[in-house]
Amino acid sequence: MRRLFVKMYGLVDCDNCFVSCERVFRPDLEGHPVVVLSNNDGCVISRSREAKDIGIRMGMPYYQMREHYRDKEVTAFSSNYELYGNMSNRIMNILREEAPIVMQYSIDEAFLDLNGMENINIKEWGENLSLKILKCVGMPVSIGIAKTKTLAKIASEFAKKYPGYNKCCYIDTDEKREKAIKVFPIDDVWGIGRKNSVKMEYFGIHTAYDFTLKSKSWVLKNFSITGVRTWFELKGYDCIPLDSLDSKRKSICTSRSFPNMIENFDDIRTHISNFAVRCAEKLRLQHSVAGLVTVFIDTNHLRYDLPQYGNGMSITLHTASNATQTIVKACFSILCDIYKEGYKYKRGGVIVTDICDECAVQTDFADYDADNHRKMHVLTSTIDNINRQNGKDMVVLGSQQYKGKSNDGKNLKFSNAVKRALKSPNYTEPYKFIVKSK
DNA sequence: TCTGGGGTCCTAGGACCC
DNA sequence: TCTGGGGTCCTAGGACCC
Repeated sequence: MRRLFVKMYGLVDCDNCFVSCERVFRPDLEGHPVVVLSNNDGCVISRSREAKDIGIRMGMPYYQMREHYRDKEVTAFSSNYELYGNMSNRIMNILREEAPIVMQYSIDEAFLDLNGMENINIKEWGENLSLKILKCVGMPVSIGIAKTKTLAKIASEFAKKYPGYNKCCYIDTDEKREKAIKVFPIDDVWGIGRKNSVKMEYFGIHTAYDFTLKSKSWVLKNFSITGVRTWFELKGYDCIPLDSLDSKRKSICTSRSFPNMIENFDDIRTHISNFAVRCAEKLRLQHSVAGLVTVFIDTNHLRYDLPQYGNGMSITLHTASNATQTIVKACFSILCDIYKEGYKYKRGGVIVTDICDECAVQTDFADYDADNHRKMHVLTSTIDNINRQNGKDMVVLGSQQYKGKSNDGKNLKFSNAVKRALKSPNYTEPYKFIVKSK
């Protein structure tokens, strides 16, 4: 009998990713409520099962959580992105060994295209994959496998929620699909956010199945083309191509809240300089250049008692670039235009857009100076190499230096410009030997 | 006192052109 | 000069994701 092959997608999702990363090196915290905080220890961005169970909400401000759960002994960590990035890379490497095509979707999720695996027992394969990741990296992952990415997402939620699935839920028949979407709340479906959930409620749609009962034209009218895509996917028709999730960034943004409010122009300039340097690095990493540079600054919108001001402006570069100096210079020029004295600034950022491949740069004849361009290229790649080999920020621009003092009177490095009071050690970093010459 | 950061896509509306 | 209509491009804002 000829078997009709149906393409399957897998979704591998780390369970409480950041908390699980921390617990790999702190097994004593297993079974206890643990949270990881955003930059500047602002709010909760990852929670262990136990933390969710006692009611700690995602995005809850840390100071409120501390106050509210004083008697619960919750362990909190500042975010340690070096550690999480490293753990994520290890997991992605295992996935690439095991699956034909891997598409990393975020730091803690990846889609797999399982084309060509139709002759093996997929459910068993998924269970073994989850076990391998747990054994090799220490990260618990839940795997969902189905005909579309939206259904694979739903399957992974089942794998996460019900131990009976043994960490892998496989929706391989239409009966299973229907059974799954009949109990799956519409607001938990990938692509249905808060606003659309309210609309769904209004229309009396409670489960993913309820939604699939509506007509295509009705969905188009009320939820636009993105709603129609989700509707198709829930019915089992694959319509979100995998490569649509894997392209070079079309915009790159580096922005932060400052640990304190800042009035001084020079201090803001230091932060903006650092953001600009990061943006240029991210551009070079994906071999792109940007044609448009935007800078924005804002006061603290939660401080109603203080005067508010926010502004952002853009500059088109004569020649699209990824050179640190070019982007920093453009940012300074914008900052001079948007900065106003007399306000306490809390947040700022740099965005680069109009991104294209670095080998396809459109040069502006009036401006283009080949020799200068070449020198700039040599300088930035030399700095990149030094920083890659000797550690991040080994060589920096003068304008990146944060001119502050720490409590013990030492000069602060600019990297201290984000508060991470509860950060764990960088466990996965190789130990550095420092050789001192006499 | 303390409230994250980094992306994508879609739509509506305005400007402009023919 | 007047008026109408259709197409395209750009931008801001909104919705979504992790």
